[in-house]
Amino acid sequence: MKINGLNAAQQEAVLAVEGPILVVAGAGSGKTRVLTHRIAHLIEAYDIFPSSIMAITFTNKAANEMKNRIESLVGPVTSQMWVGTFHAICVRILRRDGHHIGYSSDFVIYDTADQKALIKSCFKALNLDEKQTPIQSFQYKISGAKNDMLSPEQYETLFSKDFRERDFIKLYKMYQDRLKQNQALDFDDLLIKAIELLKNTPDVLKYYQNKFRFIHVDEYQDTNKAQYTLVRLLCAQHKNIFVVGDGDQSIYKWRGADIRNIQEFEADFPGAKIVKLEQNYRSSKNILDMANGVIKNNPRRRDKTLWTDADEGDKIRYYQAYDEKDEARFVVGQIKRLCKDSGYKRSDFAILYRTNAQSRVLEEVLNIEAIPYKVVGGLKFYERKEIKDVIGYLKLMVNPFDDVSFLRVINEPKRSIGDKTIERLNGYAQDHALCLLEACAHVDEIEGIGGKTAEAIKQFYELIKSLGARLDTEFASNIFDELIERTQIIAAYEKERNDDADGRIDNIYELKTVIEEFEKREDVSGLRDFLAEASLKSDQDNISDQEDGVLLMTLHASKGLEFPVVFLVGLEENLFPSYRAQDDDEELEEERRLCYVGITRAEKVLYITHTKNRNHYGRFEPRRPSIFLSEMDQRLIEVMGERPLSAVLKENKSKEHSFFDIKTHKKNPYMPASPHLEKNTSFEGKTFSPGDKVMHKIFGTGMIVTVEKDLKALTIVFDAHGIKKLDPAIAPIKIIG
DNA sequence: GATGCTGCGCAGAAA
DNA sequence: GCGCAGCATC
Repeated sequence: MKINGLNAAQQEAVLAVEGPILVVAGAGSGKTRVLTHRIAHLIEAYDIFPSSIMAITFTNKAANEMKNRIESLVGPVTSQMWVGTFHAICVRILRRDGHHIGYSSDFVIYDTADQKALIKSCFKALNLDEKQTPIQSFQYKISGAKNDMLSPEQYETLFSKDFRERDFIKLYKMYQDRLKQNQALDFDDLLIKAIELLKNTPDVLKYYQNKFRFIHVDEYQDTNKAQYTLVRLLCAQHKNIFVVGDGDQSIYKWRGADIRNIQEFEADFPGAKIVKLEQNYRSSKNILDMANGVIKNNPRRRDKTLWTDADEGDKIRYYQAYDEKDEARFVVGQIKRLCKDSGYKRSDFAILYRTNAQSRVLEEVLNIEAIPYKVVGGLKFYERKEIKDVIGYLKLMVNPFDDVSFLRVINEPKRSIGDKTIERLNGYAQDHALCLLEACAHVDEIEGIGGKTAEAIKQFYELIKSLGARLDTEFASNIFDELIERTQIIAAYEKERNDDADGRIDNIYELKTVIEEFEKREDVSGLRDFLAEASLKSDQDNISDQEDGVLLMTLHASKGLEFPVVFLVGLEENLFPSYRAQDDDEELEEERRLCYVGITRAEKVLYITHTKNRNHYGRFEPRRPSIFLSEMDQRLIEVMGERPLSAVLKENKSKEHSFFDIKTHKKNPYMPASPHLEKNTSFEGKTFSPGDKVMHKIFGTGMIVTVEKDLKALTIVFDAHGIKKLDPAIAPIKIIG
């Protein structure tokens, strides 16, 4: 293997073999190259067994890429290596050894939808009101607690004094009990239970600690407490831990990522070696300068400046659109022009946005112009109803304890089994400590279920049992065929006779193809593995190199990818940065890192756009340019369309009290440094802030859009009377929320 | 028990 | 502008 294709810093990282190593790798600095060469070097120069190497990546796609690149360096050695995401690696550990903590190897994985269904059933049992506490808020809380590694019991000890937490504590407990009963694990559990297993069974811990002499972690800046704990446990014996990350690209704080993991690496792992990769091989100089200019506005960061040998390249192209339609037309127009004039392929383009909802208009225009595209994320294949239904059947066959899947499919397609029947089944199951499927075997003993309904239940039970019994001996695709035949699930859609149903039928056939493909692979076995893989698919995993289409995705989904031409759209206040960053410096810094990630995805051409107006909740609203635009170096920008960015920014400033200026980032000497803070203004104990809903005696309901200095006037948009400017001292208004 | 309609709440990012 | 929950109706 050749080391000499690498620069000095890269070589230093690759050649450091033993002990803890942190590679601070800026965007596009060749970290995958370093990781793959390092692993190849271990195998080739030190005769390390591939089976003692683990590499944890952020997506399955990255894992596969890494395997391929290692094999192209040293041949087919990766089948014995453990390369995968945190979740996939935990599944592997739990399948093998989960029985030590009470999980059979047939456990199923609950995705967010399954999780929601389970929480819902707990809500019912606990008599909680969905309207008072939305299920989703508890869903986030459970995930948050698990990311911080708090069990229901630990959570209770910490918060039992707070009466507002009482419902949640009860719910969290019940949720966790039911997961166990169902032999199911949610995403966060995969980590938590793997850690629990290692901590509670010394022999198992020793086995893995012994086995893995070299452990690698990619995107280390985005690890959370649980992931960090797992890594520490695994590498405790050999202490050969090699992590790669970039604090400036930490964008997952909201799902528990703890940036301190990378900041305190040296303290956590004494004797750590640090290597910085600062040469960028991806982007033109202008793009890199633009990125550096934005990220340097973050006060707390390891100082690091990416540089490049590359040419300046094109200027950053800037366009202010009238509204989101205009923005989309501009983007698509540029794509068409570049394809025609500059020889770009459609797959050279990526359109990046802050929120998934922004994809709709872009898709509409791409459709009109007949340009093929692919949206990454959004409604995923495995989240579609018909797919979840079929998968639900398969899950139930593998694991009869899975009540969530049972409830999902018992009346799908319609078997005339409604709420009443389910309630009775459930009552019987609870009384006799059975799972719902087993309760079906006793349907004759259950009062109130008889005739046609009882018959349907018996048939359902027989179906699951008989197919389930053949899982280990027959091809999954055969079982799949029989399932479709006996449930008549496709036949039911055929009866509907509409496009929607036709699409669903296609999807079910597509699922069959996927299963058949899966069966051909050698590195996996059986339906269990298939189901786990299906649950753990990430958005990025679905990006195919084959298709020639424009890619649309969120900035988050774009992490780790690169494209010749990038469009960064919707650079507007309260969209990007998100409105949630308004009063929160840390959030704003994370948004800025997200902006940095977006800019550094571009290799040759970068476009930035924003709109003057945008439809939001179906309402046409004025927009203000993003603070990030004002942080960009104007000399790097080329204006497309008529108005220069400097004029747009200046204009925005001068209209301080206008309708177009709901909130300004102006520095106020009486407030902390954040330009994002704006204090409410108060009047005789009343406070008024933009965004407040008000009730006026004559004009009815409306919303405050601006509050003038010293509360001289309020601009309010009334639902029925339009815009009014009123004096809060005399106007008959009150805040209604 | 199935089906179709209406209105509310909403959209911050995800394995 | 969309999807889901709840309700009315068959």
